[in-house]
Amino acid sequence: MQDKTTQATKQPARNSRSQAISADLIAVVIAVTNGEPRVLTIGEAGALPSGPFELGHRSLQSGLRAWVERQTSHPLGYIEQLYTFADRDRIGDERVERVISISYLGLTREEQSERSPAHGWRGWYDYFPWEDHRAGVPFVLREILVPRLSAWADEAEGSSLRRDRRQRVAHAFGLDDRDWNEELVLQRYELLYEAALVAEATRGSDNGSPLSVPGRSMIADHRRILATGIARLRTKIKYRPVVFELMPPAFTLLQLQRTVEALAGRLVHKQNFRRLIEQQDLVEETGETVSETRGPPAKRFRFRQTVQAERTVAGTKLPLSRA
Amino acid sequence: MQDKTTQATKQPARNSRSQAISADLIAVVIAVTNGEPRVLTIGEAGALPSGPFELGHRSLQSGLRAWVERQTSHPLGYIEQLYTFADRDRIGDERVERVISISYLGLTREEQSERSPAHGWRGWYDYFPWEDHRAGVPFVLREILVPRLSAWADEAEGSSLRRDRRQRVAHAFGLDDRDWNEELVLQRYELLYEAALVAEATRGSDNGSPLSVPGRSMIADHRRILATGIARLRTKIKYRPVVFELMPPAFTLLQLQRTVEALAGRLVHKQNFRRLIEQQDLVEETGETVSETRGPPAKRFRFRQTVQAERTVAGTKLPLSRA
DNA sequence: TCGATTATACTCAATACGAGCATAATGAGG
DNA sequence: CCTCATTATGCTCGTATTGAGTATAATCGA
Repeated sequence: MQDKTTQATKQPARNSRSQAISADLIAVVIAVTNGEPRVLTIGEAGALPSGPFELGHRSLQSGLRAWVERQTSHPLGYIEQLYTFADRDRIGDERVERVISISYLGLTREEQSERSPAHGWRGWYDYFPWEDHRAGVPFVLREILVPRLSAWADEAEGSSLRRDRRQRVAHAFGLDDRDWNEELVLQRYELLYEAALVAEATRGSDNGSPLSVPGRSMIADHRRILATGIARLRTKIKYRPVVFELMPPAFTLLQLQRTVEALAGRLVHKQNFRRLIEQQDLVEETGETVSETRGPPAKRFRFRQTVQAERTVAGTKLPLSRA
Repeated sequence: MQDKTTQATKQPARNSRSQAISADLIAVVIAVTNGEPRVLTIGEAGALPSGPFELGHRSLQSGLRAWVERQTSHPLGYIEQLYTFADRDRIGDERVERVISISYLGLTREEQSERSPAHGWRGWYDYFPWEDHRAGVPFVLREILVPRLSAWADEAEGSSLRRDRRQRVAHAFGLDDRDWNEELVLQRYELLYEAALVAEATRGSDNGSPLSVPGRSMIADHRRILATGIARLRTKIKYRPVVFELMPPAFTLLQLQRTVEALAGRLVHKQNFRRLIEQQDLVEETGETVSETRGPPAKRFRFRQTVQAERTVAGTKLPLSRA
C-alpha cells in the first residue's frame, strides 16, 4: 500500500482554494468457512485491504480489485459499493489533504491459498463478539456491555438526554423485552463508540481506556466500515440471493443454512428454512448425496443457472423477518 | 457553479502517475406538490444542482447543502447518500482529469419561494413518462416503447443474446403477464439507454436520434442519477417512514395516500392503506377536521413525535409489496 | 445394538394481505 | 331542496404467509 505522506509530498504545494483531493478504496471482503464468517485483512489483522484510486484504474471497481489482489493475492468475485465518506485528515504542518474513502463489500470463498503473515482471514466475530447470538445472548453482551451501556445512559445530564440514551440502547441491543435485530450492527457499534466502550473511541486522547473493552479493534475507522459491511450483508441476504456467492458449487441444505446462520448471527427453524428455499426454485438437486455427518445422507444442491443470470434482480426469502 | 475547465487549467500540469482527482457533489432533491412528485433542477431544467467538493466544506453532506442552497436558495432537510461513481473525463488535449461524483437524495417540501429562471421544480414524470402507472399503463409505454424494445431485442445477433434481451425487457417492464415492479426505475432507464431509446444514448455520435424518443433529457448522466434517486425512494418508502419528510406538518390520510401513490406511480387500495397506517401508530390525530373536497370532513393527522425521533430506525409498511 | 444426529414430510394456529361490500357525510349542480 | 358524485370510515372474507411443533426414517459412532 502506498503511503499517504509520500504521496502528499510528491505534489506541489497548493493554495487553500484549489482541490487537493485523493480517494481511497477500501474493501470489506467476506467468506464463510466452516460455519464462521471471516473477513480478509492485512497488517496483523488490524486493517482492511485498501489503496488510493489512481489514474491508471479503469473504474472504482477495477481499482479496488487491483488493490485487493496486490495486497492479498485473492481475486474478487461479487462486489458492491457500500458507502463514501470524507473526513478531515491533517498531514504535517498546515497542509490539509482531503481524503475521500469509498468502501466496497466483496463476497468470495476462502481458497486454500498460501497464508502470508501480511494478510489473512479473520473471524468477524473477533471484532464484534456481541454480534453472535447463535448460542444465545453472548456473555460479553449480557454481563459486560449491557451494564456499562446502562451506566452510560444513566450518567447523562438532563432527563431527556437520559431517556434518549436509554431508548437508543434498548432499541439497538434488544433490551426490555424488545427483540434482537441482527441488522443494527452499525447502530450498535456507534453506540458503543459514543459510550467509549470500544478502543477506537479513546484512542489518541489522554484518558486511555480505563476498562478493558471487548472485541479486536482496527486502524482508523476500518472497524466501522466492517460494521457497515456486515449490516449490509445481513440485510441483503433477506431479499437477494447473495448467500450463494459464499457457497461452493455444490452444497447441502444444511450447509446453506449454517452459512445463513453464521451471517445473521442467529439460528433459524430448519424445516421452515428448507420450505422457503425449495419453494423459491433457487436451487436444484445435483443428483448426488453425501453423508459427511451422522444422519441420513443429504442431497446436494446447486444454485440454479437461470437464477444466477438474473442474480441482481431475483428475490430471496429467508426465515428471518425484516423488522 | 464552477466550471470544470477553469478548475483544471488553474492546476499545474502533472505526470500521468500523480493524482488529479476532484469530486463533484450532485443532489436529487424531491418534493411532492399537489400529488405530483417534483425534482429541483437548474439550467433550464436540464441539470441537477451540483458543484465540486471543496476544502472549505466540513463534510460531504454540508458541501452538498451549500451548493444546493447557493444554486437554488432552497434549504435542505433530510438527505441520504445515493451512489458514488467515477468516469473517465477528458479535458482538452492529453490531460486526463478524474472526476468522482457523489450523489445524494434529498427530501423536502416545495416552498413558496421566488421562482427564478435559473432553477425550479419539474415534475419527475417529465423525465420518465413511462413510470407513471396511476392511470393505467402509459400510452408512450404501451404504444411506443414496448414495440421498440421488442424490435431491439429481436434484432440482436445470436439466439441466446436475443433470449437474454427479451427476458430483461419482459422483467423490467412487466411484460408477458409479469407484474409491473415500480422499483426497477434504473434498470428500465438503462435498458432504454442500451436500446438507444433515450436521447442521452445517441448524443455525441453521428447517428443522432432517428426516432423521436420520449421523456425530457438532462446533461451528462444526471437523468441516470435521477433514476437512481427515484428507485431508492420507491424502495425506501416501503420500509422506512420517509414519506413524512415530504408532508406538511398536518395532513389528511387521503393526502398522505396521494403522496405515496405519486411516488410509487401506482394506486393503492384506500381501506388497506388506512388500516396499515393506523395500526402502525405512525400518526396521531390533531383533533381538527377539514372539508376541502366533497365528502365528509376528513380528520387531520400529524407524524408522531416519538417516531420522528427514531426516524432512522422505525419501520413502515405500505400496501405495496416488495417483490 | 443403542443413541445421537440428521433428513424430510406434515400439521396447525396466528396473522398478514388483497379485495370487496356497506354506510354515512358532505358539497356541487340543478 | 333534492340528487348525485365523492369521500370517510367500518367491516368481512378468503387466501397466502409465517412461526412453531410433531412424526418418522436413515445413518454413523461407540
